[in-house]
Amino acid sequence: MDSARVRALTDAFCDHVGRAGYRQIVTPILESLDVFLRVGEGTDVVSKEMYVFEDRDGSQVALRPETTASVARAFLQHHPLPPWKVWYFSQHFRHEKPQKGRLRQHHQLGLEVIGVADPDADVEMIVLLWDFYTRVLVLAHLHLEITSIGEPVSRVAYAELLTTFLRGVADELEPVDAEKIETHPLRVLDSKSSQTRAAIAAAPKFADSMSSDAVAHFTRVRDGLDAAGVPYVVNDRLVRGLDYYTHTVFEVVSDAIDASQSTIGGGGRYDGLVEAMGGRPTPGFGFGSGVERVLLACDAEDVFAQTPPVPDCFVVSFGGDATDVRDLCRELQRSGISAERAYDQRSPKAQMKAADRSGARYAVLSGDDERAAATVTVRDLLGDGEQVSVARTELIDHLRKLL
RNA sequence: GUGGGUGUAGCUCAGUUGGUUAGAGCGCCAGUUUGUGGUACUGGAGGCCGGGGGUUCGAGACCCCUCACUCACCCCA
Repeated sequence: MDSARVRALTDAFCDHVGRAGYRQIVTPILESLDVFLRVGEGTDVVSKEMYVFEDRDGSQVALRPETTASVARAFLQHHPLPPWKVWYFSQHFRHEKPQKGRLRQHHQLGLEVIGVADPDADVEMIVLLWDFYTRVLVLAHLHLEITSIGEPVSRVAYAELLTTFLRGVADELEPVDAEKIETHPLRVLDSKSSQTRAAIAAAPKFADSMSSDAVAHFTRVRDGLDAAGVPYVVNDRLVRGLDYYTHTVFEVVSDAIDASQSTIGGGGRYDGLVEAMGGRPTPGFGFGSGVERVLLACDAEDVFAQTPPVPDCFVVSFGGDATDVRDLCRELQRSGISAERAYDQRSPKAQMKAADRSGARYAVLSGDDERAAATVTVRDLLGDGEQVSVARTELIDHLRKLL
């Protein structure tokens, strides 16, 4: 992973969400296992893919597979005043078989707001993410999918309804999907198989099982997105990988990524999470965006390229006592001018070659003649090699004018 | 977890049905230019041929095991 690019991405994200009042939170990489168990034992992420170890005292600890649970834990521990708005840049660990866009250690930039039930929060965060992708990164080939999964009670009732339906068409499903009927019926809806999709075309829709409150919430969210001019498609078959979601869930997919793992961001509302972890009922909303996948999307669209840094000047020293290269570099660096050098007292030619390779705009040359006259020679490396002699004491000022 | 592909020089890759000291391009180092880059020419360094075991007179090539990378399924960011 290109770390300079990740740094630039993170800085841009910090600026962007900082203007909306989100402050960074750093949570532990290692957490007690039960922090994650309480948020989704029924999910692959938690039950199959977590790196779990026994600690020295015999307790179980895990490398975090995601960050929302840690944020909820931190909320319970420190009791910040709601609305608590935080962003994070976290590495996550999942023991999966790696492929393009899916790594065992990946990074996410994410946002969480805890203590707000207002659908405006849903809208604000989705818009923030959409604007980050489309305005800050200037990605163009994206689409936003959104749906509501309502409250847990109606969700459970719907799951039963759906299971009954699926049992009736089990024979027509792709075998791998048929196996999910009893364990993850909702996941069958999200199948990539055309055979399965055809068989479930007439499946009951959750929209028909939603409470009036859930409908009202979702309507407010859609109205907000419409007003903000954010395009979206309602995908009532959208399924999230973590159990704690309620009401609004969404996903942003890149249409430019040439791989099967093309979801670059996703999230939703999790009104039951804080309570499930032992706190008072507290609403929340958040999303995570996969850094590696976002960069894949940027590559595919040829945007957000970062050019490697180049030094302002390269100091070349030769002759009898070439140790002044050390002093020159430090002097320049202390004045805010980036300066690099070669080592091992290499030949003038070799040093010049290194200067060229560094991409520096200027070479600062010092040899016996310069030292005797208390001057240095400044050579323009990008033009046709014009050289000027400058008094040693004037070097900093001279370079500042040039740069 | 299930399948497919690939591992040879720093990088990208050749290596003929198993046969002698394993090659190329680029890059790197040096020289042509005793204090000057980008071009050109000349020379040079650099490889437990991913690891282990086996077959064979002989293995980079064949067989088995293993590891890593990679693509898809699954899953997800």
